[in-house]
Amino acid sequence: MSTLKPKTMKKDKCYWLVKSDPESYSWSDLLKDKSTNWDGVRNYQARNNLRAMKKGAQVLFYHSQTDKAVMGLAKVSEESFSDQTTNDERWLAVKLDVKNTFKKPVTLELIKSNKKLTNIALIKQSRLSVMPVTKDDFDEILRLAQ
DNA sequence: GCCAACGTTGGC
DNA sequence: GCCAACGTTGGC
Repeated sequence: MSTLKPKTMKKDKCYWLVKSDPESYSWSDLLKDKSTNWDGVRNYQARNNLRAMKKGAQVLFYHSQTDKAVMGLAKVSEESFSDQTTNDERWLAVKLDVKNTFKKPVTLELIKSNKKLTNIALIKQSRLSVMPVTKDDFDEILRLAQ
């Protein structure tokens, strides 16, 4: 009996979105730092998503609160490791490298009004801070950013 | 600043 | 294991 699980999971684990309140860590901070540990996540679902992020995966960087817009693109440069900001073994972090700033930030308003993006987790699960994005949704957001 | 939508905690 | 109370996030 062979397993039905495909050997490569390319399509699944390649695209993500992370949220940040720009008051605590902003896109311009990442531009300045070039690279940062994405840590401090204290939610199991978000943690599980961090664990699934593979090196090289593309990550949309979203500003919550004041801006409410996807600001740019980052990339996973180190797969999950234990979160250094706590002694609690449960929590994980990944390393993100800055990739490029969007020509136009893609606002939540625009995403909400886009018929192709009605199922995006950003809208469906508004409180989740690390979430997977489908290839189609990812491509659409990049298109809107042009 | 308010509040809806969650997620967590703790008493039972 | 249920659920009320509480805390947090994030959109408005």
